Amino acid sequence: MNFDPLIMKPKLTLKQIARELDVSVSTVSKALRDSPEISDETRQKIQAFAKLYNYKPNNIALSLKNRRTRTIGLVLPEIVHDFFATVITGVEEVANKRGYNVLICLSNNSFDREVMNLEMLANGSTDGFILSVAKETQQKGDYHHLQEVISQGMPVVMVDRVVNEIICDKVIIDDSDGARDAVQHLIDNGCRRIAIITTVDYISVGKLRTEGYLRALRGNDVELDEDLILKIEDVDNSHEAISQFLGAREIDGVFAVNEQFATSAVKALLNKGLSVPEDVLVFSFSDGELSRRFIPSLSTVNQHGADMGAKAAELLIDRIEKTVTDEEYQTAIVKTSLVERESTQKRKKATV
Amino acid sequence: MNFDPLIMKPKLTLKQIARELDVSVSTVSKALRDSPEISDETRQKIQAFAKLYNYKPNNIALSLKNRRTRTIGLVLPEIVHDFFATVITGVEEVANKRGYNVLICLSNNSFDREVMNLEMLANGSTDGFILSVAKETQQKGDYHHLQEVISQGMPVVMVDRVVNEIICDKVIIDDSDGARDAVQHLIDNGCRRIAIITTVDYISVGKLRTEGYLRALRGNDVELDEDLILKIEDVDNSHEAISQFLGAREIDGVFAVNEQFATSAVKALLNKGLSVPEDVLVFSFSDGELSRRFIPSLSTVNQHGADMGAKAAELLIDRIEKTVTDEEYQTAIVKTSLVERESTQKRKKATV
DNA sequence: GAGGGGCCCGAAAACGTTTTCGTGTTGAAA
DNA sequence: TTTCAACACGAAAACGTTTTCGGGCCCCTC
Repeated sequence: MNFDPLIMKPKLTLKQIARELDVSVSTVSKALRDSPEISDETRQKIQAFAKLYNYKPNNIALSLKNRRTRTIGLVLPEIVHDFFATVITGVEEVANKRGYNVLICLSNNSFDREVMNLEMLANGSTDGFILSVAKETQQKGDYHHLQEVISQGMPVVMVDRVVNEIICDKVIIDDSDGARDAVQHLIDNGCRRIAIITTVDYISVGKLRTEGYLRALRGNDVELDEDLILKIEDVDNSHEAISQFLGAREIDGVFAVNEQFATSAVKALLNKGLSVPEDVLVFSFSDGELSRRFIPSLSTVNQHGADMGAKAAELLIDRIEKTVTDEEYQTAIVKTSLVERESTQKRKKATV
Repeated sequence: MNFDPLIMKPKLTLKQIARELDVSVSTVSKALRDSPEISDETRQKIQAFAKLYNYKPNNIALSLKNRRTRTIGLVLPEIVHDFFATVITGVEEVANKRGYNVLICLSNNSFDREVMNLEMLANGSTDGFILSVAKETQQKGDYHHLQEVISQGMPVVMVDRVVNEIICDKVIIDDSDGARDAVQHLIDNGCRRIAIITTVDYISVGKLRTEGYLRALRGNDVELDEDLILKIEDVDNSHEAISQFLGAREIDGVFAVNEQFATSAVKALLNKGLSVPEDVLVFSFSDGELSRRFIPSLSTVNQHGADMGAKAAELLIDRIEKTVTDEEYQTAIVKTSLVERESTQKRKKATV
């Protein structure tokens, strides 16, 4: 309609206020911060002017001067994934509460992207960051970029997908215990031939969850059948693998390390003519909307992603704001909890 | 283990390099930028030193000097929602490709949070931002905060949930057309009594989708029954409302404006003893993982969130980098597409 | 041998803040 | 009247860059 909005007022600086009111820049700055050095009269005049024209200090200049940005970085492998989305929510919440911004970068599970992300975040844009390492990085085992930024004094907190070789604050869940509890629940409900659908071992959390599965079996004297373990390499094409795997095996329970695997499993079982939970019980990891809304709704191990994000942000900001640096790094463990839903509640007839 | 990492090297500045190499700061700066003013010998010496100690220019100082941050903001109402997650992916991708960072803020659908977010983003931290307005803001109809930042010369692009009263670049989908096509598909497959589960009218996209529904009915001379329209106010407790609504009505098709409503609808129909798609066809809006993995998988209107995000980022960065400002604002419309799945494919018997 | 270019480099300003320090004016005490 | 504190404000430095400008030095040309 009209090119120039009615009132076009470019952003105001201290210098402009000073010139306009015929005082010095320092006077303006002090007046706005209620310094006792400035007389009431001058202070009120300046504050009124600033309010009228909606003065807001330039954040970049403040960052440069104070050598802190009040911004934290968050590097995630992916985002179209309820778990990481909830982590973001948690981080964002406490960051905002404590006066920090959140700069989010996506590595897309690529090592190179992750390296780029770290470089961007470490060049002064942030005071520290939270990282969940990319799959490719875990596979590669190359952590120079991490060591690099840490040695520059940048606080780092790892969340969920952590790497043990790096010393820093970490927030993880009891993956192994959570998996054990889930499998225990299956055993308690009569399952004896329990399949596990997990990831390859270089994914730290996948490996731990597999361990939990094994511990549960051992703890209940349920015989381990290696043939009931499926380790998925290519997540994108996992459905066929799962379908084939389950189609050829006689089982009465399934433990899947994420919602995607779990839903694929249910579908495969249905195709085989079996019902969940009448014939086979299914337990999943990662409690997301998918599990809640699926039919039958899925029992899951809730990772409390928001709590993890919140805890990570607390740790990071504490570390940033601590003047003393001699505190030991800690690894916070966020407890998982089981959410029982239809997929593990045996009944005679489907009532849905 | 050890408090101080093996090599603790704090971040390097031009000044330190200059002092170390006994040259001036300007010389260092020019040498690193390959200025012809600097002799080969000096240049190589400085570059070698910089590389050795891994010098990286301080981004904040650059931002202050250049008065541009190469960072764009992204304000979203929520994130645990596949659609917005894909938008982020799209924005992030083109932003990174064009050398920009992305600062993400969540309004949590709260007006006050949104106002705070805009203030933070507009105080110099970003060169412009992309916004999807909060539900509460749309309800309230108060857009002063938006007008404010725009009048300060900050480029703004709205995406999906836009407000017509504000003049700026926008990226939307053909909500109305998408809905019409979906309903048309239901009609083509024999549905005559089609229920719509939508949101209250102050949600812009909900209103438009309702319009599309009405247009489809009119275009096919299907009688409109106002009693088949359900407008959800409280999304969090929508399941009961939907269940009650569908339980009391005789229908052969359902059009839901999002995945959550759609899955609730399917569940309600199952409880009523009806099958999808044998007895009732269901079409949903917003193609996410939920629709793909649901049983039956849901036919949806794909919003192409990543494309929308990408387009928004392109528009924004173009606007930021344009020296001339006399270009008209444009509204990009990203085409939706229908994804046909099991929930609308009639068959005699469930084969799943 | 004087003037004039190149060649290299340094000083300084600028971006927008905050803060330390100095300084001029006032009023009251000596 | 002199002295000194309190008061109110300004100048300048600093954060880490980039860039403009000026200047010293060497060598070449008349």
